[in-house]
Amino acid sequence: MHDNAASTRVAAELRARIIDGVIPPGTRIRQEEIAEEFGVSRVPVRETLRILESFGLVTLVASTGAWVSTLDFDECREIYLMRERLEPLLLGLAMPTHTPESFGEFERLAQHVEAAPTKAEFLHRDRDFHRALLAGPPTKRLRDTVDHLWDLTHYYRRQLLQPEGSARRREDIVAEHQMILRAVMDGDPESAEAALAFHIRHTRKLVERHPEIFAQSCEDIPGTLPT
Amino acid sequence: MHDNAASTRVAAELRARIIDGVIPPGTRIRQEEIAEEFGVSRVPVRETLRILESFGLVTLVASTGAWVSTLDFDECREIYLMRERLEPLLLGLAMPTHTPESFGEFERLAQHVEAAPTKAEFLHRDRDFHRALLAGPPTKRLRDTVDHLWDLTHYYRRQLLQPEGSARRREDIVAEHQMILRAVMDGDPESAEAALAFHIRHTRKLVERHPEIFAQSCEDIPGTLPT
DNA sequence: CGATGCTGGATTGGATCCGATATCGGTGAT
DNA sequence: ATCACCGATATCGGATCCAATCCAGCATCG
Repeated sequence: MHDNAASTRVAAELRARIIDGVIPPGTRIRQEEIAEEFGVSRVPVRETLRILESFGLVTLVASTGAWVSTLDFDECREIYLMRERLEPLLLGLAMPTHTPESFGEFERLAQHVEAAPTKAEFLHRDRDFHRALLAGPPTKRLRDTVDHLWDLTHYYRRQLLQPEGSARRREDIVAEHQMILRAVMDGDPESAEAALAFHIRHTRKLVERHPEIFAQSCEDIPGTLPT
Repeated sequence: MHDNAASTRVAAELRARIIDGVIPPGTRIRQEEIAEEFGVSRVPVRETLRILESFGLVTLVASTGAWVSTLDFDECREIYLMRERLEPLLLGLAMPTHTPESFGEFERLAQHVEAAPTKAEFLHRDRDFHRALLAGPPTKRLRDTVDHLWDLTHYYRRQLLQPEGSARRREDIVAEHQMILRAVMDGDPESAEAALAFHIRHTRKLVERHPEIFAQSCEDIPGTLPT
């Protein structure tokens, strides 16, 4: 009984490409191209674009076109601030649903993060770890919101692992995961929430030290009228 | 250069009707009806429904239909928990942008709330007051998220003012607004955030004392298969 | 030489038409 | 009498066609 509609299928695939950086921020999206590639007409593609626009992944300009949304420095910071508040909340709601079996799974995922061979793989496994921690309670809106916030920053998170010193950053992340995990396994929600907030805050601080990530590189972004 | 597309026009109008309760939760939405009423074809209506679905206002079932989303007790509670975390954050970001002139506007809006003649008017003015407090910083995602959370609960907020004791509730709200306002005008962000969190939390507690609001009244809601 | 106005092509937005699917009522068998 | 099966109809999802809009390049003029 799943939604097999073309618009949601295309939306899911486009989302994946956007957050993986296959279609980088600022790229124009032409309806016809997408339609042809997926073997559908432009009608479901337009629904797709409306969906992605609602999530903030795509920016539509009336009668003009669609672009993969770009984040500037302040927007990215804003999203991290939101995550700092929302994810601890979700973790607090999730913890009562965790069991000793899930603890084992968490540890496995944490080690999986540590052993990631590539940066892209590291990012995916990191997200898997976080998703597992926050799984459990049927809080649809909260989880969806958190997911969307991750989506919006995923591209820039990869950029953040590019520069030198990323090895050090990886170590920090792994260590912070251990701190969160220990609090979770101790059944101590307050510590777990604090550790998670610290973890996100730490990443935000890193973002704030690397504003060069947000240099406008791609061509014509609408909304930039040079006088 | 505004988006004058039919889909966004229709989406805005449908949103207004849904949150005002003109189309109550659980009602089925037929594409043809909407299309005919707005003088458009079903294509932009379908885009509209996808948009509203992304915001959680409408629930789509593949090849079956669209319904105005209903909230159950837990979902409503969840949304209030999110607001408790997000709105203080936004207030903290907004306060540095406030000026003595905005203070005057806040006081005017607060009195406007107190003087509301009807329950519906009270709700709208209450929202205007909150929106004004949170206005200022160009934090699009955060503000949009907060707006959507208000949208999702607006209908049930009205239900909450129906039962006896709502006069007492109104007095509480007005008093809490004064507390928030005083902290804001004192330029004390921590107190302001705490007062706002308390205000939202207070409303959540009220919701939790009135689970009867969420009794499934409307007919066929999909997803409920009675074995 | 630079600025401005115009025109053709590309692209989006919308309407109509067609096929697919679910729902609902009726019919028959147990 | 109840349940299973089955067809008619309403409704949805998608494709194709047409109109409206925007953009780029070129010509024209100051």
